[in-house]
Amino acid sequence: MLDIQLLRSDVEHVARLLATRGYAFPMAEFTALEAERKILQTLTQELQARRNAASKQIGNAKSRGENVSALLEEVANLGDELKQAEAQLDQIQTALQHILLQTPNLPHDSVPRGKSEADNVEVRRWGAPRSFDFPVRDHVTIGEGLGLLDLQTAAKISGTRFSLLKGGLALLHRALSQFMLDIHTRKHGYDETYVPYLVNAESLRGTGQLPKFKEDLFEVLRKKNEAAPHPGNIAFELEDDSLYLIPTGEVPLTNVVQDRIVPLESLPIKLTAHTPCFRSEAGSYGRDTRGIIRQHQFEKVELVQIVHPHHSYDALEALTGHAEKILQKLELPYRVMLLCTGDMGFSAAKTYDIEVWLPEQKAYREVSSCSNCESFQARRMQARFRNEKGKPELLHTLNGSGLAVGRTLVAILENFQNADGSISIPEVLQPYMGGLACLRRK
RNA sequence: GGAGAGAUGGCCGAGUGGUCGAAGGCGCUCCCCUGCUAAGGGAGUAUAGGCUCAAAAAGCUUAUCGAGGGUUCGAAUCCCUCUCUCUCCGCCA
Repeated sequence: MLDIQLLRSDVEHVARLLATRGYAFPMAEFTALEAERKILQTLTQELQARRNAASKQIGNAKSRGENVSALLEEVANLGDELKQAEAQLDQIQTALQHILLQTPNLPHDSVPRGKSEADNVEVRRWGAPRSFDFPVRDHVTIGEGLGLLDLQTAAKISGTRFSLLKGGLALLHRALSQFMLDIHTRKHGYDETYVPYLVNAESLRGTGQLPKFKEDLFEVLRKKNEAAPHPGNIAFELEDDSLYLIPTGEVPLTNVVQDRIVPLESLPIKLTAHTPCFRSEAGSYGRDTRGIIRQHQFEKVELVQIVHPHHSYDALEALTGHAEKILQKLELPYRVMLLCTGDMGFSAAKTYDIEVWLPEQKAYREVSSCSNCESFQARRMQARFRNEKGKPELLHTLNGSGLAVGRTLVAILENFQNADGSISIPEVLQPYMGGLACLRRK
């Protein structure tokens, strides 16, 4: 969420910046609501002040044993007037809040302007794609050839975009997540965390998935006593009772500071977790339909840093490096892309994507996305720290995949394939696989 | 799932309708005193907003005692709903 003060003081500037991300900020609506808000809030507060003063007087008079009926008459109409003003103000505030919740983060100065993926900027490349002296197969052909990948059965059990891994491939999948977790906890200083996979709407609002991206989430309805209607905001009622499967470990990890003021000494907070991720992939029909690149359920080792605002951009570089380290150790060629304004996610101020080389596609494909959200999520979550002056101040939050397990698995299958259809196991993973150096058909 | 108890500021804890944003204590900050230490004395110490203001400073003001609603001129205090925590019983990996 953006700082409303910033919008009040310079809407045009904010709107211009947002336009670079392809977001049309409803400036006219906002300005009109703001003007109304100002009038109504002043009025409401005036009425409240009058009521408070009168009540105080009545209290005083009563304690002196005086007759208060005259005073009571004076404030007789105040109540209705106040109630009306409060209701109107509440409506305006809700409308303003709605706009704010829908508005994406502002891009950092160093983010290139651009409309789409095509305008992203390559920052660096690591490793040279290997050349093959035999026809390169894709991960599906390889996995099925090994008899270790069974998408048909997964489809029967659940539907499309689910996968079933068997034997050595399932082991490789597990080895990968263990390996990643070990590196991040032992070498990069992250605290391993076990988190809930079902979260409430409040947490999703905090990290920015709600209210705007509800379509992408799997919602788990809780059967509650429907008979008991609960008063209050009907619009949020359903949302608040549901739980949602996490679309990324970022949600529970970042929300650990939700609604908290952490001491300065506890910073930076660096957390990692291995979690499943669930995405409905609404609107991605026809994209990556083959194989396990784009699934409703996949696993990820997530990195989250919660830091002092002064250090968040250094932290972004470090965090990106932590994710890269995994690919380096796995000897997988990759490149790092700086996303342009038009391609960034909702909450991010700056994002690096890490893309791994897939020889069959002859393309680099995303395995990690590392973002600095600055105070955008912190403001939504009310996540603060006590600064050098002892005053509460919003934290900065960062997150990145370190890495997406399924896609890394795909990269290993394709990059480490041999002419006979077998797969060599990257050296660093062998200890995690009982010393196994090669996956071949039984 | 059943029964009961509870939720107040950074922490502990008082407060059952009226100058209560909230006693007292701890902690923290500043000052004084004591040669240092210890002890003591004094002052201060919530958050988020709004308005005035070019801005800062300052002033005025509103809201917040788990959340939301209600009663009332007035609610931390009374009523309703919900959430969470704790204890006991049941069930369970």
